[in-house]
Amino acid sequence: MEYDELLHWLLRDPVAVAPDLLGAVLTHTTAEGAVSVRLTEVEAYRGHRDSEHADPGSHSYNGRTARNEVMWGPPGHLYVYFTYGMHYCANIVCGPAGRSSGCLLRAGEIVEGIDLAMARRAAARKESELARGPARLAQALGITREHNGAALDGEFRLLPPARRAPSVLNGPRVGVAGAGGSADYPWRFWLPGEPSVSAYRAAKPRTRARTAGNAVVR
DNA sequence: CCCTCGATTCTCT
DNA sequence: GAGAATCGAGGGT
Repeated sequence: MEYDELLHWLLRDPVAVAPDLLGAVLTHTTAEGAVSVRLTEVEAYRGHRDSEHADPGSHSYNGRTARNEVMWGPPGHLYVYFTYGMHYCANIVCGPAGRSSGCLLRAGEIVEGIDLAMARRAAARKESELARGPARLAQALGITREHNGAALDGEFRLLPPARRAPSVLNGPRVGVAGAGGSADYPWRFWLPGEPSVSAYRAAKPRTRARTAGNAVVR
């Protein structure tokens, strides 16, 4: 698929793009080799507060910031963010520029470069754990902050599925606090019967109090 | 399988 | 200053 054809395919609402991404293959090629993942679970994040359909779960809900800058650009690029002090997660920006929408890549099956993916994912004990969860998927593909904004026409390539998945399940997004994590936003999409699909986890509020037990307070 | 909890630093208010 | 679109270890069922 040509890049401009891919862009046209991505130039839609993330809630429409997300289920269509299931079965797509994302490849990252580096000097170490190529790793490809067949996507089995994604989440849609839609626009910002001023758009027609606000999404309180989106990183861009409160407007443009340094972190979410890439989301405001054209589709066909990776939006990579750093979270919990140690993990990276990747989105595919979709929709027209200025809309700030994207699809979080939550899980997939490694279909190429398993040895390299295993080497990057030392903690994984089974192949099904290589890309089960967004930070694991990013690690298996070797995605870090330097790839924020990368276009899908170079070291990264996205091959949409030949045909739309015949069966797609959906439900609330994982780990999203507040209204965005409610059943009103059932924008997590996954393929049934896939061992790589991550276990659902509701957002769990963490407060300073819960972690202050061994914090050095001065 | 399940659950709870600590790690670690960036981001935005 | 507080919380984060998470993971992995450890212990129980």
